[in-house]
Order: sequence, then structure tokens, then C-alpha cells
Amino acid sequence: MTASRHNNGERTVIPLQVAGCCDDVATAPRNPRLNEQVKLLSAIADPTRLRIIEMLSGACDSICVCDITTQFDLGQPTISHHLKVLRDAGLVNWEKRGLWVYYSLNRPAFEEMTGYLSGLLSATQLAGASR
Amino acid sequence: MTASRHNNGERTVIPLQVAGCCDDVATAPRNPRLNEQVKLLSAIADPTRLRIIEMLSGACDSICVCDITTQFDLGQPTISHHLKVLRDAGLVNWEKRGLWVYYSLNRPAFEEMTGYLSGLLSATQLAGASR
DNA sequence: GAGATGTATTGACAATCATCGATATAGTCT
DNA sequence: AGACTATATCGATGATTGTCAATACATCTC
Repeated sequence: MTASRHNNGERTVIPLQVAGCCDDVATAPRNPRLNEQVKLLSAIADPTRLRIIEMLSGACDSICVCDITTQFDLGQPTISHHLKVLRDAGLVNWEKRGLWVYYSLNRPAFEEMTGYLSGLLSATQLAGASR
Repeated sequence: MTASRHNNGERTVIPLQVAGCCDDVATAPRNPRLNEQVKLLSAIADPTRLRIIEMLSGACDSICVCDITTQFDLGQPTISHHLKVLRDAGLVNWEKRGLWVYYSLNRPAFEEMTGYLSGLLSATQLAGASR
């Protein structure tokens, strides 16, 4: 039963989707990029990985995996796994130099994610202010 | 083995953590709010919940649960569960009016999250520009 | 070539999570 | 009071995920 079809009870008394405001509210955006954003967000929605991102964001350059591993009470394969998740999401760059591997933050990818989230906030403001 | 202790191989040839740049790179931030951020990010790192957030952000006002449920090929208890996750994370406000429950985006909480992520980006810039 | 070292991959396991059906709760209407 | 409706909660189940030990791979040194 859609909002606009309620015709009794308090439902119609409350001027929410009535008064011509946002009539298409019930239409889900079905944003085609939604799944990409979910992948990016899932990648950083983990305490270990977010802490790695913080390390990378605070560094002026790449960080050696060996310097990341020592910061956690986790095994080396586990850290390697988390780095792979970040890699697969495209959030980090990596480069092998000799025996060591260096990771750095992929700024454009991170910016796309934050831009998307900020866009959601401004969408609310616009919707609220446009009437 | 810490980065600064490498004394052979190509490791020391690359001027990354040397040259006095970001010597504390190996010190993880241990941000006390990190777990809060993980909770917020986990809440929206799901296709159903992110789509709900998109709906709420695009609406000028609260949205009735009944109008959310119809947009998904999911059972009503499942939608209710996802709304509870968003509620527990503090990302949405909700209000019961008569028989219906209305949800809206908790803008300050959402702004805190986006602000945190934007802060990570500027931290990179600062670190990179400060030398 | 042989040994040593840093990192990635594999396979297994326990924990978490998304989903569902059934049920409970709370409000409305007759 | 009783029927009805919208939403939340509960319990179970299959899928996903974080972690580890073992192993593989690549590179360096001798």
C-alpha cells in the first residue's frame, strides 16, 4: 500500500508526502553506482582496514607492508588479506620495490566515495529547500 | 622489523620514510573514535541500507516504512531489521504516528561521518604538502 | 645454487550477518 | 470486545567474513 493511497487514520492528516512535496519519494533511486559505493564502503567498514587507511592518509608517502604489520596484533597473512580487500576496492595503490611492497592511498577513489556521501547530504538540503 | 632499521637491499635507497619526512609513519593513530566510525560505515555498507539512505536523503521529509518496504524484493521483517541497524548506528530518526512509523535521515550523524572521511583526505594533503 | 627474508595465497574454521517464517506488539475501526 | 493493519521481534538457516597455520612465490645475499 503506497503512502498516497492511505485514506483513513492519521496517515493523511500529516502533511508529509502530500502538498505536492516530493511526490516521487516512494521511487527508489536505483543508483547504478550503488553497488560500487557499497564495495568501497565495505572495504573501509572494518577496524583493521580503517586503521590502515588512517595510517596511509597520515603518511606523506607510501608505507612498507612491514611497517603496517607491526602495528597490529594480527598475523601477517591477515594483514595481507586486508590489504588485498583495499586493493580490490581500488582504494590503495601498491608497488613492489625489491623485497618490499609499498602501499599508498588512492586519493581519487577515496574522493569519489566522500563526494558521493556529501552528495547525499546536499540532496537532502536541496529537497528540503526546494519548496 | 621497522622501516628505519632496514640497512641493506634497496629499502634504504628509496627516500620514503627517510629524509626526516613523517618519521612517525609507523605509529598507528589508534583513533579512539575509530570504532564509532566503523559502526557508522558498516551501517551504510550494505546495498539495501544504502538504498534506504538514498531514499531518505532524497526526500524532503520523513518516509513511511510502508513506502520503503514496497521498494524492495525483501520481506517486511528484513526491512525492519535493516532499519534497526540504521537506528542503532544513529543514522536515522524515527517517529511513530498512529499505525505508521516514519524515518528520516539524521543529518548531524551523517555529517560527522562524511567530515571524518574528508578529514582523512586533507590529512594526506597536509602531510604531503608540509615538507 | 643455497639459504634467508618479505609478502601473497590457500584451505580450514569460527563468528557474524542477511534473510525468512512465525509471532508479538500496538494502534485503528466497527 | 473483536477484527484488522503496520511494524517490530524472535529463532533458525545459509552465506559471507575475519583469522590462522601452512605453503608458495619472489627477491636478495653469500
